[in-house]
Amino acid sequence: MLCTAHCRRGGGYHRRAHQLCRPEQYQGGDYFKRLRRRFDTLHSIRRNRGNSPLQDGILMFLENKALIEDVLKKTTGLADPGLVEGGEHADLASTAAFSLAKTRKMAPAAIAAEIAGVLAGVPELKDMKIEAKGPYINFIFGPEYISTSLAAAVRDGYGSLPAKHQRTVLEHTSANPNGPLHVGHIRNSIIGDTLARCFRKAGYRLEVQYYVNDMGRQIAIVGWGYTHLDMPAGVGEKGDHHVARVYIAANREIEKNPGIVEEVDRLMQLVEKGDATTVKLFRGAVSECLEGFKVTMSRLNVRHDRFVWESDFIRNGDTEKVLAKISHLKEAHSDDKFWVDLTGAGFEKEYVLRRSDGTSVYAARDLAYHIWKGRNFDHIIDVLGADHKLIGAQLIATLKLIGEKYPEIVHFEFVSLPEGSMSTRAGKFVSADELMDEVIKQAFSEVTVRRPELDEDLRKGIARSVALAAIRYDIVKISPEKSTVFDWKEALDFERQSGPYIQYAHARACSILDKAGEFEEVFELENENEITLVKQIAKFPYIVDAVVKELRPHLLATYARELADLFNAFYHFEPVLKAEGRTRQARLTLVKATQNTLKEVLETLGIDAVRTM
RNA sequence: GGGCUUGUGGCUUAGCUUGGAUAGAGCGCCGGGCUUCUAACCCGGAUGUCGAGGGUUCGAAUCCCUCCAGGCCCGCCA
Repeated sequence: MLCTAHCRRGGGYHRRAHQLCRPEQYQGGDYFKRLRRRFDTLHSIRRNRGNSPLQDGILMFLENKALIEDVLKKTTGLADPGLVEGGEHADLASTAAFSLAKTRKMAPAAIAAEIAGVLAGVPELKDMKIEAKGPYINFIFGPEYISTSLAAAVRDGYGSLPAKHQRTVLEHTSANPNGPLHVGHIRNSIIGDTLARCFRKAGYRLEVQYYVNDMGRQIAIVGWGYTHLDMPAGVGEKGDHHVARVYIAANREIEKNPGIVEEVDRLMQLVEKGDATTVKLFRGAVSECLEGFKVTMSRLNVRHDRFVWESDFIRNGDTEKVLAKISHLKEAHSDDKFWVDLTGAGFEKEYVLRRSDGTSVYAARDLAYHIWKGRNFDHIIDVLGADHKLIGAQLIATLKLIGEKYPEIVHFEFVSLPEGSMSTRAGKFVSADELMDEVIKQAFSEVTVRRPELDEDLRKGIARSVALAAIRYDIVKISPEKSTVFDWKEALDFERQSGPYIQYAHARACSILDKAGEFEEVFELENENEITLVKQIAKFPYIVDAVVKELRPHLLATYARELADLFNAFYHFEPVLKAEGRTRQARLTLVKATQNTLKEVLETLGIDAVRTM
């Protein structure tokens, strides 16, 4: 088979979703156990905060958690004090009493009561209500927590974590430039872009890169098509769609006449040698496609800082250098081809880096690329399709052998169509552009029904924002290790557990604030709906931290939905504008805090926080 | 065949790395709510052998083993 439509950083033509592949992974499968928290946020928070007092309570949930953990460890002598989410019972809870029951030969409930009694006297915990409920020790945060959280949440940029000095490079999308981005590729883009936004929110210095595969077989096929098929771009046709037409047609020709494969091979050799005409041919086709990608990604609010071209690592000699370095390893073997024996790392297959005809393979250039990244950045993160799990692990193993930095890889599973796998080569895919167009159309008609009084341009603008929200949220809300089947009905649904649902909560809050006019902020809340809401607001920085630590952007999606849910409940039961005195002021403050948090969350999700819809 | 991975109500899905209090949510279904801050909303109801079976544990959707089913990878492609 000539070309299996493997997009390097796969978008997907299969089913199945994603997973997280850490360097420690691969053999064993129990890599989760070995997961290391590389970004020790808490330490850096403390470092950065220095002597300054708890200035704005920005990180109070995180700090309260750490504080309770510390105190519990000292009180119980346990290495793991069993701190868990308190659910409906509390903000946090400890199950330490269970662990102590055997050694102390006491009933868990009695132990819990005893510990709770001790903790109640600890000065640092004076703002918390600490009580034993059966075997559980419950921690319920008090008024000071609520007011400092509320005060923090009304400020600009709420949720940002202290700046860190480490530099991180994050690569995502990197689809082969042989046709438009489709609904599989943009899973990569959206996971990657959301992660990037979270890293920046978490204070990291970040560069986002797109690795351009400009010397693959697919591109050679496109190049062959350019020179042998008379298929100019149509009027107004986007470059990426044009390239796809040529690619599909060229593949049909190859099916009819397999002899063409030799011509394609020749083009690949020429481009590696640096033959000027062929290089120009490839570069032209790739650029045309890339221009189309950029338009699509910009519509999706996805941005790269740098496009790195694969062929540059041939031209600048880096590929040769890494091959030379590897050749000194005892694992290196040179027969007619050049390969590395990775059996020591658990891989049986020969890891081939140079063909017998002397040309390099993809893996060799990828090594050169990663070495370059490792020498310019402290952390490397790649977002790759699940089809790259093996090659990613081999890459990591080899980088370890030569003592270079290796990436953390976020894998995501594939998006398929109801009728089966997507395939650029076969022309079987739903392009991201088509998806955008359809969703915008649907959004426009919804806006028009709901807000007929708004002028058309305004409705169009809202429709674009709503469509973007629907698409990005639909994708990011699913955990990456889950495969999905693309569904038009779901894509066009703007209710509940959707991006527009969250935008709507934000717009409602804006509407109240617009009507309220000036008011004095009051940071005291009393009833349950208010307190539940502010406690959710207070968790935002903690969620940002969790996303970058665990590389799981869908946590933010879940958080956003829960925040909108709680605001809607508050909205429904607690009148704001009609309330009076301090209650009105306090509720307005809470609405402002919610609005501000929703805005920050939406922006971190790459979604427009529209003020009206 | 080997490695990796997924399996939670009719459908979609959270929770699983760090085991704990009656497994959360949306769609769909049934019943309510717009003279009241935007109904892209809210409230109530029905719906679950957490793929199956073992094991560890005071306690398992979560950890371990076996099995079943789907998927991905296993190229001198990228």
